[in-house]
Formats: sequence, structure tokens, C-alpha cells
Amino acid sequence: MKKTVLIFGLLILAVFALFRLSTYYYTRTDIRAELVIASVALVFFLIGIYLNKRSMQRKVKVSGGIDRQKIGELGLSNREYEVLVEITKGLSNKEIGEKLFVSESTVKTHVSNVLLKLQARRRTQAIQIAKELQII
Amino acid sequence: MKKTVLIFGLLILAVFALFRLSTYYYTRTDIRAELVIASVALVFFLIGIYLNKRSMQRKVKVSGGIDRQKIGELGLSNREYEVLVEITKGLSNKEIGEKLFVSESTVKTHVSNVLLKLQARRRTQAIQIAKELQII
DNA sequence: AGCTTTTTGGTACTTAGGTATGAGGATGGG
DNA sequence: CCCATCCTCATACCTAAGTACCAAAAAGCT
Repeated sequence: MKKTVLIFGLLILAVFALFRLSTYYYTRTDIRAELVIASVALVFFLIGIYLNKRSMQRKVKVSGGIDRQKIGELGLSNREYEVLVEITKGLSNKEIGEKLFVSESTVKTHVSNVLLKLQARRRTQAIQIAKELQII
Repeated sequence: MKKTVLIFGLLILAVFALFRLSTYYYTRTDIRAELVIASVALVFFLIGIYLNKRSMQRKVKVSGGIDRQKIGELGLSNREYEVLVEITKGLSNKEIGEKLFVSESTVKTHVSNVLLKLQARRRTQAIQIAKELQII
């Protein structure tokens, strides 16, 4: 957040400096006015692209981020969430057990709890719901 | 594609007109030069944002589009693909049957074929693979 | 018309997924 | 220390998913 403020402050300063500079060139020198206007136009064009790209990137990050708060609201425990993640990768209960070093029974228990908390009837539905809630 | 060319052509014309207009005001009238420069800056700033937004949207569309060609390469038939889509929505075989007005047996056959063609062992894995291949 | 692919559906069987219930060990807060 | 929560695992049971094999109607193509 501090970085954002800093960048924007510097940007505004630079814009102001450019503005002063252009009027200076316009009044005090004999450089052609078209050149001044054209360069100002170019610089602001680039600034527009830059700012827009920044805001777009932020949007992508937000939409691609996972909502950790919602995981808490749903009452999903650590282990349950881990199991959910493996489910979305398409693993079977057995494979999940091997990956997390627990028995298949344990995985089944976790899966059952996950389905309950996500209000899903099948693991495929859990995948869909988890995606909608942006917790994966 | 024609629309894009048209828009860009109009844009370039508008920019050129603006440029001529600004130099005209600058040389022939007594409007303050700062105003001219500032408005040119503003316009080009907005143009920068607009163009950037357009290109971004195109990117999003490309990344969000589904690869129909790949569906053909995989040998997935119409019905099989429809079933795959319903699988990714989290429906059971029975529900898919009701939605597509066929028996559960038929759905099972289609699912089996889909798994074979996607080289998946489970429907959850099929979801994952289909996503990677950008088929859904 | 003859051929291929698709779509449909069935039976029989195996495996995976999911539920219910209980229970013991680990952890952390009051 | 006690209680709640989490994690672990097991048994028993039922349902859904998936496989194998077959078969017939429908659609497309040459």
C-alpha cells in the first residue's frame, strides 16, 4: 500500500514537471510547437497504458486469489482443506491417503466432512462449489 | 476483423485531426497554450487506456475460449462432450440422464468413453484434464 | 444400398465413493 | 486439569461409479 502511494506521488510529480517543462519550451525557446505537443501526447499515452495495465494486473490477482477467509467461515479445518485440494486435482481417496501419509479411512472421514460443510452430495459437486466460492 | 480495422482507422484520423486542431489553436488564437497541451495530454491519456483495455479484453477472451478443435482431435463425439460438460457441473450419472433425457446406462457408456479418450481413471480426473486441455 | 459411426440401452460384475458410528491420541485454551 | 477440536483409524453398510460385452436403432457418408 505504501508502495502504491509512493508510485502515484512520483507519477503526479513527474506529470507536473513535464507540464512545466513543455510550457517552458513553448514560451522560451524556438522549438516547434508541434514537437512539444506530440511528445506530451506520447508521454500521456504511455502513462495511460501503464496505469491501466497496473489496475488490470491487480484485478487478475484478485480474481485469481483464494479466499482464505471464506475457508474459515465454512469451518473447514486444515486437513479437510488439504483433502479438498487433492480432490480437485482428480485423485482418488486412496491416492490422497498415500500423498498425505494417512489411511484411506481417514481420507474418507475428511471427504465426508468436506461434503457436509460445502453442502455437496458428490466430490465432483464439491469441486464446482469450491470453485464458485473461490477457495481453490 | 473488419470492425477492428475500421475502428483503428477512425482513431488515427481523429488523432490527426486533434493534432491539427491543437496546432491551429496554438498559432491562430490567443487561447492559453497550457490549456491546449493539457487537453491533448488528457485525450491521449484516455486513448492509451482505451486501447489497452481493448487488447486486454481480447487476451481474456482467448484464454477463456474453449478449444473446439482439440475436442475433435480427442475423438469426442457430440453426446460424449455434452456428458463431459455435465460431469464438470458436478452432476451424478442419474442426474445427467434426466437432464439429457436418456437412461443412466447410456450415460455410463458415454462417461466410460470420455474417460477412455481423456485417459482419465475417474470423473474428477477427467474434469482436471478437460480444464488443462481448455475443452471446458 | 451398403458401410461406419453414433446413440441408445441392457445385464452382470467390480471398484470407488460416501455414511454412520465409535474411539483413541494430540493439541490448545480456559 | 478438563473440555473442545482436530486428526487419526476401523468396521459395517449402502450407493454411485466404472468396466466388459452385447445389441439394435438412428444418422451420415459414399
